[in-house]
This record gives sequence, structure tokens and C-alpha cells, in this order.
Amino acid sequence: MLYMCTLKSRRYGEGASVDSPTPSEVGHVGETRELRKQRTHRALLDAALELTEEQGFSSVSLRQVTKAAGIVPTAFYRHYESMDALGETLVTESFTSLRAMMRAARAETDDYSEVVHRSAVVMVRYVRLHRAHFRFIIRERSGGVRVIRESIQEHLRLFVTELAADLGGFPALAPWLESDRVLLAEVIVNQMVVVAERILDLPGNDDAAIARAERQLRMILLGVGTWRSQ
Amino acid sequence: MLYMCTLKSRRYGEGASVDSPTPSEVGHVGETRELRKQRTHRALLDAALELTEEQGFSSVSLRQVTKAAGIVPTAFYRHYESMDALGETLVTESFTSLRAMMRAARAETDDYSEVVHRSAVVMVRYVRLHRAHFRFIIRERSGGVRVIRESIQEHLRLFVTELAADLGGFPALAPWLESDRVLLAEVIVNQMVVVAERILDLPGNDDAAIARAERQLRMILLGVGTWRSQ
DNA sequence: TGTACATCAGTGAACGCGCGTTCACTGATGTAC
DNA sequence: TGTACATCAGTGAACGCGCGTTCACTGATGTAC
Repeated sequence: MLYMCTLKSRRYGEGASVDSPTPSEVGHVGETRELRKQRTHRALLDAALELTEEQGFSSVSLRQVTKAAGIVPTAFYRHYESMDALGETLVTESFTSLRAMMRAARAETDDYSEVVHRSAVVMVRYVRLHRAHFRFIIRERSGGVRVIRESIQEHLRLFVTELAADLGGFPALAPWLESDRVLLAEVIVNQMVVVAERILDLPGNDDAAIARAERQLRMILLGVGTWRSQ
Repeated sequence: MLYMCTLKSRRYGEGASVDSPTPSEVGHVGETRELRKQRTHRALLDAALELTEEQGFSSVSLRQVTKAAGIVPTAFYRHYESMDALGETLVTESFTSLRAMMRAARAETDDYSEVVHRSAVVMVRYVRLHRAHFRFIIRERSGGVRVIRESIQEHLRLFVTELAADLGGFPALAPWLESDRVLLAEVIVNQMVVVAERILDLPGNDDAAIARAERQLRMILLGVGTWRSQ
């Protein structure tokens, strides 16, 4: 069996297998069926994320993904009904990363001073940690096929609502109209997305990225003290 | 000859020819060769823009474009070397629309008061006027294939630089560091892109779009008076 | 514990299809005389 | 002005290729007895 696997890996496992071994490349004698399935599942998602680096998800083919994941094209259907279904999973998964970031940022913002600096630091850290997820959201938010695009936009809208609620906790923003907090949250989220994109484009150089993100967020927020919801 | 053209239009001219007739559909006896070529050229660009509505430019095929433009696939090469070359033209053309918008906005901003309102009005007008161009920039700015993506990002950077120079003309911003004006210009351009996207997504309802765009821009700019470049 | 059968992730051949690109061509427009 | 030739936008057949999807299969893992 091991012999077969080695043979297989020559033909199908050449793609995305530099960092992490693909399913067929690992000796997994005695491993449960469930575990192996989960690993292939993971390999498919990772392969799709990696292939989305170069161009949009909609022009990544099922065959490319399975090749990079180390399985035969037809085995794809053991895991997903279609590439659209896989894309939907990537959206969900990517927003899990984004929410984790938001939770981390929130955990540090009891103290109002320095909140901007800390948020920027958290952001840079999380974008680096989940590069592929953030890149996927950034890319497909406007560029993708309709179903994925709309799914991301809806997740982002939800995210804006949550942030708006959070903003209500700050003294300066508490007296605002709820609708104005939502508008501000939109500006912030939108700015975050662009900052995330810049972080991905310029690898390394965290300090510069943090400084810029911070300064721009500060510019946006400076007006907050002056704003009066009419 | 007219007979031949009619035949042709049955087979190739079914695609994007609802609004504007495609080359082969028009009786153009006695028309100059140059004029006819220009029209096909235009038809190719329009077809590509229209097809980019549904999904990314990178998954629009040469054959789809030529079919929608009303010519045979192989005739494509009389106009462009490749789809990449056509994409490059679309970038240039789209930014011509964007610059026209900026010029129009600038022409109206001698008076500092109301500058925000007027900018918002101009923006909504131009986005509606050049729907396809703005949609192309929005879609491909992060979602497209590398060469187009980078081309758009570069155009946007240039655009930011110009806006930053413009901002220097406002009394409140004149004493700022140049680098801070660039940061602010980035925030504004980025916000503009998102507003443009929203305008495209919600057809009609101009007043609501203008009001939102205006209010958000006002939030961003309120801080301007307080900011001191250190 | 050992055996017989069920499950099911992954295989590989095969399919029809749309793709980009080549090539020799057609025939209306353009030009030189 | 009329004729003969050049140009060149558009044609259509043909190609090899990668695509998504079907199907019957294999053989290790899981389970019932």
C-alpha cells in the first residue's frame, strides 16, 4: 500500500505539497478513515486558498484543486458537491478568522486610550496569521462570482452591525444616532479591508504597516469628538 | 453582402447586441474600412465590459467576447494580441472616466463650503454615467489577474497622489505634512471606491446614495480641522 | 479473538464541450496608374 | 474616369488541451457475529 501511495504522489502530489504533505504522501497505516477524510478535506481547502493567490477563485478549476490536494479529480465529489460549495466553506472559514481578530481587538480595548494603536497591532498580527483567509475575503468581496460575492458582502454587513454596537460602548459615541454609528463602522471596516490588503502586498515591514494603519484610523476618528448626530 | 451579414448575425450576433448593434448587423455599404474597424473595436470592449458584470474578467473567454461582439473568434487577433491586451485597454479607458469625474469635482470646489455635497453629487452622476468602467475598476482592483490588478493599483496610487496635491489647496490642510495629505487622500479614494460600489449595487435611489456618501465623507473630514501633523 | 460482509475514500477510463490558436481563404475597400 | 492590383477585417475548418462529470472498480477500514 505504501508503495502505491508513493507512486501516486509522483503523479498527483506535485502541486501545493511543499509545506504540508498531501493525503497520499503520508504513510497512514492504521489511521482511522474519518481522520484521513478530514485531512483530505483540509488539503482541498488549502489548495483552493493557495490557488486563489494568483487569480480569482472563479477561474480556479476543480482539477487544479484536486491535483494540488493530491487526489484524483473524481474524488472531489466525496467531499463537495461542486466548487461553489467549496467556495461557500471558504467564505465561512475566512470570516471565522476575521471574527477571531475582532474578538482579540475587543479584548484589549477596555482602556480607551491606545485603543487605536492596539487595534492596529492586533490587525497586523491576525492578517499575517491567516494570510490566505484575509486574501480570500479581499479578493472575492468584489471580484468573485455572484454567489460568493454576495455571501461575503452579507458577512461584512453583519460585521459592520456588530462593530457599530461595539462603538456604542465608547463615551464619545454613545449619544450618536445608531444609524450614524453604522455609517462610521462602515468606514472603519472598509478602511480595515484596505489596510489588510496593503499588509498582504508588503510582506514583512510590520512596524511601517502598523504606523500607517494607526495614523489613518486616527484621522478618521479625530472627527468623532466633533460630530453631533443631528 | 447584406445577405451574408444577416446570416452572420443569426449565428454570432445574439450576445450583447440588445442595446447597440454589432458590426455585422448593420448595413454599412460604402462605409470606410477604418470606421468599421473602430466600431468592431468598440464592440469588443463593450462586450468584455458587459461580460465582466457577472464574473471576473479573468474568467471571461476570448470566444465569449467575440461572440457578443458579433465576430468570429479568430478575428479577435485583428484587434488585440491577447485578452490581456484588451484588459489593459479597459484599465486605461476606465481611468479616463474616473479622471473625468475628478476634474468635474475639482471644477466645482472653488468654494470650500458645500464641497462635500457637490463632490458626492458629481460622484453619483459619473458612476451612473460610466457604470461599466467603474464596475470594472472595482471588480478587478483586487479580484483580477495579477497584471490587471497591479495596473489598476498603480493608476489608483497616481490618483491618490493627485488628490493629495489638490488637498494642499485647502487652507486647513495646507500646513500638513505632505505624507499626511497622502494618507488622507488614500482614505478618501478608498471610501470613494466603496461608495461607487454601493451606487452600482443599488440602482436608482440617487438621493439616498448621495446622502450616505456625503455623511460618511463628512465624518472623515471633520477630524481634519483638529489634526496637527506632528 | 477470528471470520465474513459492508462501507466508502480514492481510482482511472471515458465522454462531450468550450477553449486559444494556426492557417489558408474571401471579398469589399483602398490605391496606383 | 476605368482598370488592375494591394490591403486587410472577417471567415471557417482544424488542432490539441484542460475542463466537469459519469461510471464501474479497488482495497483498506469498520462492524456484526
